[in-house]
Amino acid sequence: MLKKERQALILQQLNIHNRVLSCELLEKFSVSEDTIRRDLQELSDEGRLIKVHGGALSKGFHFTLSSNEVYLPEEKRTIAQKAAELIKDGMLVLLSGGTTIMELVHALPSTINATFVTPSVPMALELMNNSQNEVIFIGNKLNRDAQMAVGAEVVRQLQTLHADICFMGTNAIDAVSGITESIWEIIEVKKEMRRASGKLVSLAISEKLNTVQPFQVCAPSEIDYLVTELPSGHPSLQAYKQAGIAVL
Amino acid sequence: MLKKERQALILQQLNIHNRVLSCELLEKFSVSEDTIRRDLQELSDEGRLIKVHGGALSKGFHFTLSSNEVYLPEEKRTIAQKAAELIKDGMLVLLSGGTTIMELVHALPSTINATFVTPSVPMALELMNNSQNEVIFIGNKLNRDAQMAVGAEVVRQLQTLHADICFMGTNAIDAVSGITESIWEIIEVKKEMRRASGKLVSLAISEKLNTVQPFQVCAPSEIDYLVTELPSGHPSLQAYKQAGIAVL
DNA sequence: TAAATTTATGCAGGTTTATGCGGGTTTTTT
DNA sequence: AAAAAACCCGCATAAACCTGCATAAATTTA
Repeated sequence: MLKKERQALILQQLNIHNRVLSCELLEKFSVSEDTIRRDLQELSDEGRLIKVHGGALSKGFHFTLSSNEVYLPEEKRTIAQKAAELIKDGMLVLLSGGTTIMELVHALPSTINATFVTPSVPMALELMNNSQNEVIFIGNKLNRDAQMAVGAEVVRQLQTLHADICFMGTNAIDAVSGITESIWEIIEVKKEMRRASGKLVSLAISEKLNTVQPFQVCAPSEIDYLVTELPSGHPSLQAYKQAGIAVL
Repeated sequence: MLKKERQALILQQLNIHNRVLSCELLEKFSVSEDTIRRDLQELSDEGRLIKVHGGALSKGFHFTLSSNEVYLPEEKRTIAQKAAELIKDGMLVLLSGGTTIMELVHALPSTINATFVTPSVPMALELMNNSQNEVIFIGNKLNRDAQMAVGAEVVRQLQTLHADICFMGTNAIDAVSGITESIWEIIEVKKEMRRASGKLVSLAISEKLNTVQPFQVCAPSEIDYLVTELPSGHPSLQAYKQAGIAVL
């Protein structure tokens, strides 16, 4: 087992369970206690998780552990401003969840007059309270991790929808594998969101570029725009342009 | 269970109920009394809560929404505590919107294990973030005034639902006209909520008693419980008892 | 290809942390 | 005032931690 491979699996576990125990991991991977500790230490230094005595917690726990702060807010704001230009009056706009999309909502010009559809609870609340636009919430069972509705009923409602554009917060994007995710329930919804929309815009901070999670949401050919905080000429975006994606 | 994880959960509990009891926590987490005490001591040293004999109190008040400016919070809390006793483990509970119902969510014992269904956005967010229970949001077009979903799709989804009990925040209640409302869109939804539930509980502060609005949600005979901040023997509740409503 | 360097891992040892328990004190309730 | 509950202090222990060093594998350099 390679080190990187092991670390990727640790992060995946963390995505699913929000916590890992050192003693579980060393058994699972059949390595020494020290190796696991060093892995967690490295990932912690990279800011990918929160190391605690006995294991590690996902960044999500950070919300309750310390004050509410968005990870890399500056970058996300840059992304939001670029993406907001794609929204025109009269559009039917589909929004996923995530802090990047939340920044997009904040960056909306107050003059815009569109209809927004979302399965994300915080997004719906924000749109309702801080804009004059019509808001439609697609609801069903709520997933606590993603703070959004999931399940068959959501998919069913999306099936009757024909949005102009869909903005999708992206956990992992790659020029070959496209947009990928780790939680099956979320995939189901995101796949249908893509199908229901004329255009798909992927919002991702650059550190999510060239990363892959277990399940595919959509192929690169299905992505219309990619928005990152980097200038569109940046070399690490080259591969995406060649895959036919418009890079903002 | 990791120490930090436990502490994060304690803070989460505090966000919901504004207080925690040591004896509840030690049972919930299956640790010794001392461990809980040390947790509370540490969190208190960090200034995250206020430690008191027997447990702890939340420090600041809540930031998620405008519950700081609740009208008559004391009365509503009294109502909430009485109403919370009607919720039992395993129930499917339907909740309307409104600040009184929000207080009910805060008054939920942390041990409760039920499924909550609601068309109210703030309610869904609160339940998701500050309880461990399953939450189902009934979504569609959102009404800005009531902060909840309205329209045919909501009614359709409610039609397939069979809840045990429905808690309804009440704007106007009268022993003859029953529960009444002024916004047509809300009536549609509330009527269907009543139909979808085995029992209906009306939560109302006493100043809403004997008031009538233009449209009827349900007749007095359809109300099972009325919960106000008044003691159940109070004379102004007499008329409701005679209408066959159980008064708490 | 062989040698040198780097990287990943494991181990020995000594230290720190988390937790529970005994026993006694303070606070609250009846 | 008695009883119950919650508190505090110190101690014991197991688990997790760290530092430094050794070794093996992988990578680079000669």
